[in-house]
Amino acid sequence: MTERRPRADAARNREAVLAAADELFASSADPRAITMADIAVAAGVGKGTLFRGFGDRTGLIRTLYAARLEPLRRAVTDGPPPLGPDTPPLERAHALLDGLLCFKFDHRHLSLALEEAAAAGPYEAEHYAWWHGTLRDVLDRLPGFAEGGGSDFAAHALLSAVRADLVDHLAGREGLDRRELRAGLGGFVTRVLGAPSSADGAGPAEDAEAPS
Amino acid sequence: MTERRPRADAARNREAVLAAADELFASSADPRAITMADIAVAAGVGKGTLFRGFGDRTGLIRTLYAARLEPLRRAVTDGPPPLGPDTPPLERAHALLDGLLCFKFDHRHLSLALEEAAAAGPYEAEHYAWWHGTLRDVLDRLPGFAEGGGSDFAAHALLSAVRADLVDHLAGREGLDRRELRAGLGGFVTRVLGAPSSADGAGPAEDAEAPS
DNA sequence: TAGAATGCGGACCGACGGTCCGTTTCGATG
DNA sequence: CATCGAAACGGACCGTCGGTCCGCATTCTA
Repeated sequence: MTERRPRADAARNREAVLAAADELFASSADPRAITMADIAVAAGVGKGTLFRGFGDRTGLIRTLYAARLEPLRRAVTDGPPPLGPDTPPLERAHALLDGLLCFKFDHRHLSLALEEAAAAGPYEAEHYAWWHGTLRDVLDRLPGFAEGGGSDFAAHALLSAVRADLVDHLAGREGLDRRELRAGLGGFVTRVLGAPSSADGAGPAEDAEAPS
Repeated sequence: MTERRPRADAARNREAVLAAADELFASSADPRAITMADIAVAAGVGKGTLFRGFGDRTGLIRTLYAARLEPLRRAVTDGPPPLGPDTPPLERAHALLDGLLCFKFDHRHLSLALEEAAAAGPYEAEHYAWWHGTLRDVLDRLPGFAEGGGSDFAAHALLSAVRADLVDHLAGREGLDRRELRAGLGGFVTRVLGAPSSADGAGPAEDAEAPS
């Protein structure tokens, strides 16, 4: 338990690296074009600093992703409806997937970098296990999933519908905007789970967080 | 129009390379561990031959994948029900996804290699556009999709449920077998589209093709 | 069988992720 | 403020991999 505060320059460099990496990934369509040396130069540090601070490329991307995701994660674990735990299951399932879609859209290059950094897709990252567990638990509270099982696979399948490369493909290659994407996903989720009681008229309007 | 037959040794080498690559990918859990040099050695040819014949690593994997997929593709375009074009839409949608799942399961390492070879997931490969178009057309014949649209996104979402890395994760990390996977997918598809009229009692039994 | 065209193959190259270690900077201490 | 040990720095360096190149071998054609 001998916790030791990190040195001031170390903390400063860590932030500089995360900021530089965020900037670089956001500005490039292909995450593989961003090299560790690029990030080091942009952050004004040596390459060794990157690897000492984050282990390897995957570790750096995961750390950055986790930092950006944190607000959404807290909104899900502690926040008010429709994301928080006090929401009726059907509405919460919709909100979870919509929130995640928005996040992936707003940080789509970073998300893309994360998913292709890992060896076998995103499935070995801690984030994924958490999302899957959370969504499965919500589905289990739904009448349709009462006891027949299937919630485990359904959670995987629903999460796969918001995979970063799919979002990037639809947003980039096919030119869909945020609104169309959310409408498409919302329609699909409704098909799978049913319509949330509050959803009528126009599409959802929550979570208007801007990229910057 | 001056078609020229390839030289005999070239054709032989081409087959040797495809066979060697198939073998190597099938026997390794991580496709990235298979290098082009490995394949060249296993096939008994020089590295130059690989690149002349297939362009680059992605081209080789795509060619191999397309060759293995060909039977299924023909069954969908020309074959008898439940895969062929003369099948009622609801049953055909189920059969398409089940067939694709089985293929991905039986060739999961190769499929994994394909999906992580491309820059932005599988979405830029011709295969994907074909599957998506086919499935979308089938969905459009379904009452529920009559005119409301949504079939485009739904086709993407359903296909994402059989992505190679998800199949690999469920089969490998979670230890599900073919039967369980098919049951899970079948249940999900039923949730989205409804149950096919022929499905009752035990799960589907079609497409029992063995890996070797 | 001779000559041209086609394909072969492995030495070679540039780039990238990751390591190593001499040097610099921090901050606790008297 | 001066001193000193520890912590962090940074860029030269390394191994590997995808991809290229060109002198040589093999195959087809006449």
